[in-house]
Amino acid sequence: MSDSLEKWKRTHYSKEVNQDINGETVTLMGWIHEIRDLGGIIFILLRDRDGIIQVTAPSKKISTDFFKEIRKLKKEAVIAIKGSVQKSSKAPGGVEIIPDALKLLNEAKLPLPLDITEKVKAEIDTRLDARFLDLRKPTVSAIFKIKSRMLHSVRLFLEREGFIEVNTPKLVASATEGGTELFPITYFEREAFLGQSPQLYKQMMMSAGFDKVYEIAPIFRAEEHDTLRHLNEVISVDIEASFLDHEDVMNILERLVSTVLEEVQDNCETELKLLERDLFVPETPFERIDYDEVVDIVNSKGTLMRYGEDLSRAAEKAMGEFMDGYHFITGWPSDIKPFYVMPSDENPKKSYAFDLMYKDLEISSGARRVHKYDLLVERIKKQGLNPESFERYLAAFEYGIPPHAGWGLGSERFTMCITGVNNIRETVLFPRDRRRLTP
RNA sequence: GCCCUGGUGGUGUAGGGGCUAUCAUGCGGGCCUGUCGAGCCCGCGACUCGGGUUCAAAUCCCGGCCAGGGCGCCA
Repeated sequence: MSDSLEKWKRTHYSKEVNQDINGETVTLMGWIHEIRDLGGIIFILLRDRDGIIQVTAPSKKISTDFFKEIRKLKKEAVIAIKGSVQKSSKAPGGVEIIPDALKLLNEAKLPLPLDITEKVKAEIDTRLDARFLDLRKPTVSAIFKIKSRMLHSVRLFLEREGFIEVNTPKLVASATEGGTELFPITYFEREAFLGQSPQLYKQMMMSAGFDKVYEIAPIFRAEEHDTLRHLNEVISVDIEASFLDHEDVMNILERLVSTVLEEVQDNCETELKLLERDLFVPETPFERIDYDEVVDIVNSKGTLMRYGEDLSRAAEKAMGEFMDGYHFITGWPSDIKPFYVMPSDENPKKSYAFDLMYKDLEISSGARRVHKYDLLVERIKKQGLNPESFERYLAAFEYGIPPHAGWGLGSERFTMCITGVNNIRETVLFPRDRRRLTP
């Protein structure tokens, strides 16, 4: 029994083994998920990326030496198995592999730090400490297969809509957008920061004449939050589009959400089933509720909310009970939105900003942007910031920038909506939160 | 950062001033030819750390660290 692949090549994944190839010789590679040694017959559950297949070794059908080799195998060892596909009503899934040859490619240290078969559940902290093992669980990897498909669908959709993918810097100089929530780093002899949003760069691309851009990239926030919905490093899906207003980009967003959900539903059947998740594809347009109305609804539910405040957690929950699917909150007060958000023409106290909510979770926020230099400077000052710190950014507004609008969508929060997991840490391979910086 | 609750074998738990510290899973050994949460027998393995109270602390008290839940923060 060799520990080297030599000339062996995988011919099938477990999910490709079915009754149609009964009698064929196949080579499978993966991990030993479980072993059931009944004495005269040994069952090995072989797990690969796409599923689990049973390898059945009856002592009567194989040589004594080979049978002894199989008996020595341990959990989570990496093996390659060459064998024939055998139709059997007694096998899970109706097929099993009768082995002819085996390679033990690597062994696993025992006992394992957590139970991959999930007979005994582990806590999230234990799981994240041994994340590479945790990710071997089919229910855990399913979340990432769905996230992958979601991001793929997002790209397909935005490309169809005429967006150009861009990459903007994550090492930035300015802490003036609100200082405390940026992570400071050493940049040679200077101080720099990790970018909290591609916002200003996206807008500069509007001045550059790219018309429609998107970026899917990490953003970093140094807030000390410690909740099931926040992380300090997440992947943001950001778009910005010229000659469009807030209504136009809301329309793009709702069609994107609906299209992505449909494509995930069509392409991730196995994963959704593993997660026991019934997806529904929402109709567009999504319902829009004005901020004024939100204040009334929240107060009518017995939760205090003053006009001009952002939604507290209690207010979000009250709204989540009132509106259970995807919906927009529009008409936000200008004062609680960033300086680059365009105030409303009719009533400058209100703005053209919107949030996309799923139940009580905010998954995206966007707006029509200020594209006039003077107004932008005025709003920067009004929010207590220094226009000089934005010099390089503001220059883009002095040489002809079109009216534009955009949004940012939290990819992890969107993944939570799709998969139904309630802890955002579940949606990141190696999450970064207040306490966790490893692995 | 605040409030509440907790930290017991590798994992998940029961217990709660003195007795061999409970159970499941796991791991090691044995039996077993259709398992699919396999079964049966034998064995192994634990009280978060520091200080205090006490004849005696895993248990009570104080503090640290960490976790779970809730909140705050989230231009």
